[in-house]
Amino acid sequence: MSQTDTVSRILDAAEVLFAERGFTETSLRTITSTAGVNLAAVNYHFGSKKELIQAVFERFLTPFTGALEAELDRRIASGQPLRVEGLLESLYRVGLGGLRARGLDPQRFMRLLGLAYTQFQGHLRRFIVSRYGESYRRFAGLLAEALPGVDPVTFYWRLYFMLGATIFTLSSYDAIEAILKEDFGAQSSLSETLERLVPAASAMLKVEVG
Amino acid sequence: MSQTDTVSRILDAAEVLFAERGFTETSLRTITSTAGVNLAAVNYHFGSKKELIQAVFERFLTPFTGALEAELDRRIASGQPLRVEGLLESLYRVGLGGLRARGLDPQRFMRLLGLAYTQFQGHLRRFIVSRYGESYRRFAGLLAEALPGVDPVTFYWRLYFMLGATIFTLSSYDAIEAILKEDFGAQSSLSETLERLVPAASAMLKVEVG
DNA sequence: CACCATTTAAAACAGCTGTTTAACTCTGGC
DNA sequence: GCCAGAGTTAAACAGCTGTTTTAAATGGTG
Repeated sequence: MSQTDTVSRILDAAEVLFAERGFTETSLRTITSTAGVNLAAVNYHFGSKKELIQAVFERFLTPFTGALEAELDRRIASGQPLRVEGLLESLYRVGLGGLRARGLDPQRFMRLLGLAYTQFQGHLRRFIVSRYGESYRRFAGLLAEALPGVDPVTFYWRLYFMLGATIFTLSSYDAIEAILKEDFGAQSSLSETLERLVPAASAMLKVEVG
Repeated sequence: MSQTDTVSRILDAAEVLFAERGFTETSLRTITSTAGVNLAAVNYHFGSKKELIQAVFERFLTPFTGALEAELDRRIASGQPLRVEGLLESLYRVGLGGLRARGLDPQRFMRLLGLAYTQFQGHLRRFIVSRYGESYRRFAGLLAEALPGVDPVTFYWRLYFMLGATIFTLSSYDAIEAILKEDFGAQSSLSETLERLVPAASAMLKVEVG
């Protein structure tokens, strides 16, 4: 088994298991046995469990932020003024299609992103901010420009409201979808949900209080 | 030390520690030593760690849902038609003031509620749904009545968007507040944030797509 | 073919986990 | 004043955790 094989087999297994059970609840032994590699391979290739967690996020976030930056470049190059709906569509389309094109599961990505915010892994938050904070700030800045009437503090609170609605909903997508299917018999897809999320989140960002 | 003393000392310590670090990351030894009681007291009084976790939630949720039900009764008895903003205000006012009046910390409540949704404690989700699902359905039903133009499936998705925005934001309230203070020097309070949340969430629930 | 660094393997490490046991202390009722 | 039962205590339990060690195997290069 070549090195890259072992490394990516570990990442594959860790990604699935972390998304299913969380970080603390997933042991290295579970990861290595489902990956079919030796226990010591994790510490050999990644150094520690913490660094494995970071590597899992890196494999998701690097393509994601790369595709997002490219999409933003494209929108700006088009010359048209940036609108809230368009920016959110960009974000979601990249999160959905951009990851899928690279063979990554967008729902798993959302679950992991949700975990990164709510689980108590200080190192992970620091890692993400230092590595991908620049892309985040760029997106937030463009969104703020598209909302000239909203004062900065209100804007940032609403940005967190929007992130909360997105991350929370999508990371529990399977559970919510199952409930709605049982109660209404309504089958829905992830892209349908994002189509509902764009106008809802836009309205939340834009509302004028009087 | 009387029994009630030991029981409530354990609950106090567990509540703080769970909210700070999560369930798996908090050991019974940490809980009992900060509570100043013997390790075996948890298993003696609660049976197991799982049941301790449920007891912590029970102490929060029973007063919360009780106060919410009373508030809804009051609103209905007033005879005025129920509006979205009013219902959200009821929810938040009860979560803030109702808990505080009982000596419970609303921010800790929100952190714990966030954990209940994102941590992988199947028993906890089942416990909460079976115990407090009725109140949840009542509130959701009244909110749906206040939104006659929104079809049921869309309504439920938006309800989850709203819950996500609320739980996510308030459970990370301290962190977000610290960032905004550093960037804008803007001191803000929990009740101010809820005042921002009411119109934002209402707009999200009400928006008409065209 | 032989060399050597890279990679894998099995085993052991110390430390922590939730839970249980058995002995002990205390308190309320007779 | 005593005794049953509730409450507390320290100790031990078995099992799991991330990490390290030591040795064997592998695979590309001279």
